[in-house]
Amino acid sequence: MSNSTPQHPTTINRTEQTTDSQTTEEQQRDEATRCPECSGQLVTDNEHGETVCADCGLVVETDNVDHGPEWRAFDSNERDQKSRVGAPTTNMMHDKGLSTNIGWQDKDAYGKSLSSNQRQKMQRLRTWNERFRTRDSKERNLKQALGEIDRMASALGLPDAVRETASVIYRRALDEDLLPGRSIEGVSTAALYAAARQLNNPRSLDEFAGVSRVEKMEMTRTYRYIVRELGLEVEPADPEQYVPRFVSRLDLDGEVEREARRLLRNAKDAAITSGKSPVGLAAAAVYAAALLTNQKVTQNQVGEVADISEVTIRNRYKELLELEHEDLVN
DNA sequence: ATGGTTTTTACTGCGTC
DNA sequence: GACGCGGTAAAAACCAT
Repeated sequence: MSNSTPQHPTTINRTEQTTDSQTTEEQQRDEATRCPECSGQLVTDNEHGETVCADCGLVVETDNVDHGPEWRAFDSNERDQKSRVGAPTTNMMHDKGLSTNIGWQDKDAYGKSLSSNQRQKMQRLRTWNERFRTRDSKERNLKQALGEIDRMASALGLPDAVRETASVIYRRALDEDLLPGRSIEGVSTAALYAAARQLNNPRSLDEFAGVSRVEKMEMTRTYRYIVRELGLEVEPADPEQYVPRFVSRLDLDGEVEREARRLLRNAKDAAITSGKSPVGLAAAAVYAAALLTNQKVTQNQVGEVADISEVTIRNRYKELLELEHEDLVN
């Protein structure tokens, strides 16, 4: 980490087409890594627990906390031997990644190769171990569901945290015997949908319908069912959470996003949002914001990316702009 | 099942490029 | 004439009861 050559500040290859918000963020980040005396680049020296300036040598910080292991290893072999932790557990694997695995190398504990007799025995053990590991029907069920969740999450570009949560929800549904009578795909989809909303990363039902093997009707039915049975707390989706995605898909800039958020917050205060579809609201706000910042998008384009009819956009954005007028009057 | 609300579909007229 | 936009009526979808 500290042995690489110090990075001197350069401004040569920084492109100028970045937006305001980005440059200010960058400046703030730079501020933290710059020497207060000569504004040279700061370097962390983990060996001595100090942060020093690479140019003038000023020690800016002492007694840094070393988060690394307390032992030292000089090659990968030694690292394996001295390390006392294994892989993290994860809910994304049906047994949380904790089950026994029999190594594939035909070596004994001392690293010596096994006799052909022993090798065959090990092969049989591996086979059986694998069978026992997934023997239970529930476990098999879970394995399939988690595969399904993973597939859909990838297709929708949902982060790992959402998959984890979806896995937990599915596991609970399984434990409470909510599965009989319902398809694995249906419950998987519902779990992922719920997880996405809980973690403020909502995708619309239509988007799910696009990647799930299940009909929309079954999806909603199953979703409602598991939410009720599991007592999940799912907040109504906040329109603002759709804004960034719509903005980026329409190639609009940050100004539009800020404006759209402001409009939505106004609308929320004026309580004209209840009962209306959050997606439609978000789409209308994006359209209105683009209009207010003189950037051209058509209602059609917005409707396209949001999967919302133009009429709905019209109705919503009319309301949003009316609010705007009232604010100007007052 | 039913009624009330919201969204969608389909159609129309207006103005602009 | 195609396109974007605004409006309307009727159908469809949704939701709570």
